[in-house]
Amino acid sequence: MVSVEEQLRIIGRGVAEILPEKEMEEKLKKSIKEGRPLKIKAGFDPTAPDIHLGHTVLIHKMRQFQDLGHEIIFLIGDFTGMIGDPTGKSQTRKHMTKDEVIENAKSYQEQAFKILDPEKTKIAFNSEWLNNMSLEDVIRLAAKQTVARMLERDDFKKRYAGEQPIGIHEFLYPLIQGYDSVMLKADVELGGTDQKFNMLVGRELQKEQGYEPQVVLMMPLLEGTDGVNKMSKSMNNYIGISEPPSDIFGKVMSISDELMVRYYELVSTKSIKEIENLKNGLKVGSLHPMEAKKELASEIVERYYSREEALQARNGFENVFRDGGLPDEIETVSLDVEGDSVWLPSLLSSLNMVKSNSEGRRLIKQGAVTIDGNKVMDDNFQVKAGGEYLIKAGKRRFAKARLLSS
RNA sequence: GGAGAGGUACCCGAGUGGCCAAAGGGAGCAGACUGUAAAUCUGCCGGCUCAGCCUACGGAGGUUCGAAUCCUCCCCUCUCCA
Repeated sequence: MVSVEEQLRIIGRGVAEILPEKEMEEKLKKSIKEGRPLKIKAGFDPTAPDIHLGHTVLIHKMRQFQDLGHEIIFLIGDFTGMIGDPTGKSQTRKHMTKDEVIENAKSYQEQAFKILDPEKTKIAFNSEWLNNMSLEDVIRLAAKQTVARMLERDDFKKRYAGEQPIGIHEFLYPLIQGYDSVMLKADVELGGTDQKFNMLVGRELQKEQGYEPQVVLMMPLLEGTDGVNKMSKSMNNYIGISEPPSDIFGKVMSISDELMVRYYELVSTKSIKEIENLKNGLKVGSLHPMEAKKELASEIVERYYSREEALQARNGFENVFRDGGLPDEIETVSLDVEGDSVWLPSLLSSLNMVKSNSEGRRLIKQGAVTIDGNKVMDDNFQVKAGGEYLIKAGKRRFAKARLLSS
């Protein structure tokens, strides 16, 4: 068994906070002494069928616990998902049906198992115990917390101060999440820093039930590709792990250098030592940041696809952006043309390269559009039918169009 | 139930009868510079074959030559009182 010190080092990688840190150490000691693995709980709301890199931060941490021989519990908040947690400022999410939740949960697991060992992962659904709660049970649970205490939670406090609505059911979420910990007898709960309050409620509820309270381990929220906001679909700064390899690769390449180091820490399987070396190399200049980034991008693509596709993505990237070439696979679209030519902005929309003719017009005026390598600046340009053209709009939009006159 | 404050474009947020397709910021897009990094600079940033027209300031009506701005009703949020 790995020593407590070593375990702490591995567990501590990239974490934002462990509360209380001492208890973590004690639990590890006890676990070694008694030869009993710790129960590590991490909950997932199956509302997001498209998992992005941000979601995987936790999963990587779970993997590290798993490798140390602990028991990880992948808790699927199917019950919670059906009700819809309106955390933050997002409007009330629409309620999902049981089938949708199960469907989402399945795809979630599938993705998670690209990181976790399925054999050693316990999956739990919170509907198992939450479905059977009576209103009386719920009220009793609710009685364990006060409104004032709830308002201590940062986002509630902010919304309250900012005159934003807070639904009463939102107060129930921390309680429910805490109740999950009670039911699972969790030793450790993993979550993002935004889960701090909820996870601490878990501690309180466990204590109340006479259980040893869980240690709360918080992972930082991964910043999105913009480097500022947390990765989320709504901010459109995410890297979805089921996106095409070339997209994943490209998006990783577009992150800032500082962010790259963070990504290495949080979503790479490289060891702490390897990352140290890498940082050092960057510092003394023996390693070009771009190289390091390509390496990271490759690792990520390889994890969700294959080594081969990672290589392909890398080659494709280098070809297009370093050598100014064209992507290998540009789909050729055949279009019927009325008359003997098409208006270029309209062609761009037909090819889905722009959202509207107006946008096409703008791009042209800005000198972003080329046809067969020739820049077109005239927004009234007509493209003749009967030929095949390579059209480029901006740096990353390519299309081949075959225009058939009808 | 009563009193008050609000609802403006993807987000934040100005605008209180015409000069408003609506300031400013952020995001986004394009161009320059690069390593598709960051930073910076410039332009664009509702739609429409575009010096013009159409649609838009919570919703529906109304006043007016003219409304995001004024009036009526409705919907939604917040605060205080009960």
